[in-house]
Amino acid sequence: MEAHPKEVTMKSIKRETMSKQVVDQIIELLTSRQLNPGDKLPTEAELTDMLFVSRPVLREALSSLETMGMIQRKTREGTFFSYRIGSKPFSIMLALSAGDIPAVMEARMALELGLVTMAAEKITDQQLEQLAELMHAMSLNTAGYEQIDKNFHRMIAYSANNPILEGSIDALLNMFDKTTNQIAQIDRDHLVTMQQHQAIFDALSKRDPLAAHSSMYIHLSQVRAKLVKPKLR
Amino acid sequence: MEAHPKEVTMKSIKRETMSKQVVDQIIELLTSRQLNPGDKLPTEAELTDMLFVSRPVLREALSSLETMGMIQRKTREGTFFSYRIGSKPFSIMLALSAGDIPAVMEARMALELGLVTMAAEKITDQQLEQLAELMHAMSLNTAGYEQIDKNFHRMIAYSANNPILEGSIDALLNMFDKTTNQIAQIDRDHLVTMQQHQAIFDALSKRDPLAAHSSMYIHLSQVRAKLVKPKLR
DNA sequence: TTAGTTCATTTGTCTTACAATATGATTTAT
DNA sequence: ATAAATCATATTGTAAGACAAATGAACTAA
Repeated sequence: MEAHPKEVTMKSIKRETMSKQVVDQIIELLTSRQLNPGDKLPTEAELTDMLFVSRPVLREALSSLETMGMIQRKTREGTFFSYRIGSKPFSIMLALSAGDIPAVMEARMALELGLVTMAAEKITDQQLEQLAELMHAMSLNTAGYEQIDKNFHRMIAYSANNPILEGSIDALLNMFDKTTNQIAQIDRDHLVTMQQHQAIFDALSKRDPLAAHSSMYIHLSQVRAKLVKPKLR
Repeated sequence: MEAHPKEVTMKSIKRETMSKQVVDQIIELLTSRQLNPGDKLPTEAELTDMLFVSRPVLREALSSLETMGMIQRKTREGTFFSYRIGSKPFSIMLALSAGDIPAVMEARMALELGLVTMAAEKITDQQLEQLAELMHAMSLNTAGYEQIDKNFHRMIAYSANNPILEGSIDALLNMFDKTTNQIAQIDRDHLVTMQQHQAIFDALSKRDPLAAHSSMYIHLSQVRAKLVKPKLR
């Protein structure tokens, strides 16, 4: 008989709520390719029968999925999987970082650096023209300067043509708007900004991913430095 | 009296559901800084009184926020804002792209290229050591090669130290696992992979963001080429 | 003082009922 | 025959009430 019993490590058992289990089962319809984006889901009545849960529990799950942009529910028509997620869900999630400006800035920076690299591979002539127009509008120093600047960045991000990251970048750019509006006007040197934009544009025109990245890195590093200087190691 | 009335453009009016309005009001607590991550929200009973909605509507909103990782609800304790969002919500959202392997690959690529750039600015000596250990483990060609490869990438992404993007990258790496497991074994040339990892590691050691980016770009371009070659412009 | 039991608090689930919305079908008026 | 109005229907949206489950606090007994 041992004086001390063997030490035993046991994992705690956590049962997920019914609502979360319903979410998982509906998502499984997508991952298993039983249903695809755009497809109609069974009605609420059918789903409660199929899944053996009450309607409020099912509605909690469906509301979750709708808030996350995964589905759209229409009275009398039914419930459909979305084609893509917009920016709203990411805006909601970004609210958790509302007090952390450096993190928001660096998240935006990381995302834009990656997207500009991909954009250099696949930007179209039409998109290049649109960028040129935006740059021209900025050179006129019109009233909507900040908005045009934002659209310049947004245009590049969209040129990467990645549906998965579009919602994120939109939410980050929008949040950046709100954040910088609360701080003193940052970009006072339009000339430098436009020169940096030009360098980015030139690299994109050459379809050079590395040059595009380094031009954007220089530009966003300057934006960051004026906004906030994170503590480097 | 004009023969043709003036053309009038009017926007359609859409009233949001009560549940979504509740979500927005709770989020506003964060963006207005009335509450912060970790803080306790009022109880369900209090919220129904404050917001003049029924409990099921409130629960739909709270379920949404919990599935999105924004809050955590505990029986008897109450409801708290999270400190950060894990990978689960992003895994759910990624299910919409389950059929689009190129998009998943390029989303991962864009995210990793941005994060490795930031990581070069701020990686710690300890993190570098951990990377070295992972590389050593990979050189032994052990049974968990793929998992170690994944952890190498994950370690770099974490080194960027950005709470906002951590959940995304985790979900993408995990999804990448699942996707590639369904395809023939891709990485047959461990030697090349390890050399590319070494180049990335060297650039990170020098804390050179541009070199880190270009090394990672070369590496991930190869991974992508073996997985799928997206149609370039 | 400690261990076991009971109670209270808050979230979790269900049933029932009615409301609201949007669309197609039917009826009525021209 | 056609257009407009009305009605019916399908599905989602909201609410009230009741009970269950989980867990920490308070109380009681040893």
